[in-house]
Amino acid sequence: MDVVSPELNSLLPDEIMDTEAIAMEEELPAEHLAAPPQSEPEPPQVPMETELPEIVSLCPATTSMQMTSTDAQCSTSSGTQLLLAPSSLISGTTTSAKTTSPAVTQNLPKISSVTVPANHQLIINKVSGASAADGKSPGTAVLKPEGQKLLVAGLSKTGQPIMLALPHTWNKPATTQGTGDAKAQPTQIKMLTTVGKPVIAVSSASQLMGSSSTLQAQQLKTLQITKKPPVSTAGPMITKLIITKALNNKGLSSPASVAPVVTGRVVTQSTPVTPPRTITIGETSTVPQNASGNSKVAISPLKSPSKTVKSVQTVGGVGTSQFKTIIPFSTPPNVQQIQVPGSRFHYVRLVTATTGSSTAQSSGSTNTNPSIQPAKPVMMNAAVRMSVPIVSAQSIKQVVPKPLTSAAQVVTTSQTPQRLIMPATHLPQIQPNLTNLPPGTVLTPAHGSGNMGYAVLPAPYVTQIPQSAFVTLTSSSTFSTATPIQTQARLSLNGLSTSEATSRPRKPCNCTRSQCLKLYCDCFANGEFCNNCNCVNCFNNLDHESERLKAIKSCLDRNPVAFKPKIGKGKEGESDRRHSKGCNCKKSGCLKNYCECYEAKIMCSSICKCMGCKNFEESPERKTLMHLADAAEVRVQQQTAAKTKLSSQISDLLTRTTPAITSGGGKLPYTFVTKEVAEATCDCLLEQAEQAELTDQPQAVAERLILEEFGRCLRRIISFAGKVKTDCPINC
DNA sequence: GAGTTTGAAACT
DNA sequence: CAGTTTCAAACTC
Repeated sequence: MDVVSPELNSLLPDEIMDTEAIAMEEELPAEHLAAPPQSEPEPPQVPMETELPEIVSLCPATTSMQMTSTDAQCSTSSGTQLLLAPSSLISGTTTSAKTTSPAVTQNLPKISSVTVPANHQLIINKVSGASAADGKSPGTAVLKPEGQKLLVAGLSKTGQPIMLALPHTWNKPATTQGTGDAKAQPTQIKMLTTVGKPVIAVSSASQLMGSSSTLQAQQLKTLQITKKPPVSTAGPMITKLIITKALNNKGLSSPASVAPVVTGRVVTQSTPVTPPRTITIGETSTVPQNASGNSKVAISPLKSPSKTVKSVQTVGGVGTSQFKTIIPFSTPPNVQQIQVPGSRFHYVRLVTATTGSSTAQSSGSTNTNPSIQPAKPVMMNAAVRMSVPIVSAQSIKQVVPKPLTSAAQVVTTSQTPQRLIMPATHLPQIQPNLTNLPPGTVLTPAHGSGNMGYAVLPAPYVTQIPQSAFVTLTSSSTFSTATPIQTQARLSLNGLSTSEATSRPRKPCNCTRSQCLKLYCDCFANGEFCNNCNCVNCFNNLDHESERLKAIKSCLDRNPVAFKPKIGKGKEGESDRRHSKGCNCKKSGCLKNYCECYEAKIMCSSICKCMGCKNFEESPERKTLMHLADAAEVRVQQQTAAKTKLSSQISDLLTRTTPAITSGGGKLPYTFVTKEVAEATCDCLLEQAEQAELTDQPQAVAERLILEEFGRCLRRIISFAGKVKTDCPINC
């Protein structure tokens, strides 16, 4: 029986706790709850898993990131494939491996793949090593102390639980492993388990931080939860879940600065009926040591029956997840766009496909296959994990630069979209705040910008670049909420919807003193370059990329969420949008556009510090304004529709009547004034009249407006007539 | 279009 | 954190 110590319980995210609670209720005797707490960094001793028949070790540490694709894949008979990336950097303590089974030995055979047949038996194929020495039966593997980072729970054919255990040294503050300077070994594990059909998504990210990095090693702990599912014909159904959780020693409150770490949301299901699910495990771990990069992990949302899956969430260091979309471009070949769900930010990174010297150094890990040089790897952010959610595999295949597909970076399953681990490179200066970069950010090598390394470009500039694939980064906040549909929608729109990109011209700014590098500047605040603005001494452009980057960093230093939308969802369960900070109005009554709440067409909330606020639900002033605004909007729409109708009818008329109506070599303008045109014209005139009336215009003014509108209509008709004469000299 | 008002951002 | 200054947009005339 497994035990989860109270201390570990306290460290688990709520999702896990929920599951755990279930397990406790059903499985765990009270005495197990009294497991002796362990102090950090040593993880608590998890009681021996006496029922553990199989312990599987995946991805020996020595495999390193350059493991071959064979090494990196685990597959199921149903087509599910697991990409198991090696972890050469992870060190730490995992009690499960150490204490739960004698199978954990110091000499683990090299395992090349894990096969999970439909009956969920987990078979470990050993490709090397002295399997006989471990005394384990075929399909059983022992753990290798270093580098193992994956814990998987499942059931063997006999119904016995299968475990993939972490090495006991896993995630100990990285100071002892071969890499030497590894400081953080973020690992992410997703586990989705149903009785009899374990579904597991695991990803891990090991990172080699540069010497300047201060990221703290992530503490990982392992939990084993045993849950007995309802009795089935398959025999005792016991699913053991090993939950690994990272204890972020530092910076939990700072999502952007925290290396991604583990979490897992364990899902249990009472009925063993789910169809085969896909499992994707990916990792990139090779970051040149000199590059101070972090590894990246690709995680894709599990594709599973929606009704049965509570959720599988990967949580960043702060307990939140966030999707980002990285869009690699075919030309230039290494452009990636990142999008954060829920925001209009579009992070785009130009990545140099460094397969050369910079990546040759593999962080001190035992890189045994120098011939394989994945496009490397870009370290986005410790808190960023990438995946390719919903884009079809085909599309990805078409666009992903070849280097990306090498060296165990792409995981494909028969039922789920491909997961892609994108190359990453470090972002030395702004990396900690990558997730908060301004919208439309393009990171591109910054010439002469010293160690800044990248320029930040607005997305609109990048949209011109042919792009082909999408990769979603999981960062730190809304993993579970970034639904595939949402993601797909974004992706289909290239991170920036076409209509949005083309029909949302930003109002030109008029900055004079801020150089457009302050948040005063709307362009800058929205992560866009100034374009056709009226600003003076503007630095918000490519010519001043280094300054711009510094300014961004400065803003982020002051406010880590400076570039995040101010208007977001309210508390959980609240559907209304609300200002993240609240306004501070004093004189406007929050009924002027000075008020950010009013401007965003939302009501002030309790977090606002405004005085004399009239921007609340029952406010008569607000209702009046809203009514007028709505009326105005309707008028505008009607007017626009009328004009469109007029134009289209004129065009249609020309098309239909041009050959027939001629007069001395050309049509007379009045011949275009058909019934339809007359009606459309009247619509325009009526709209004008209504508008004048609603704005309390004097009659004279109203008449003038109507006449002017009439004049415009006539001019339009005449214009079309003239055009027909010019364009159709033969027919007319 | 110039001048004023306003409140967020920036600064102290 | 509070008070002040700076800034650019919103607004008024």
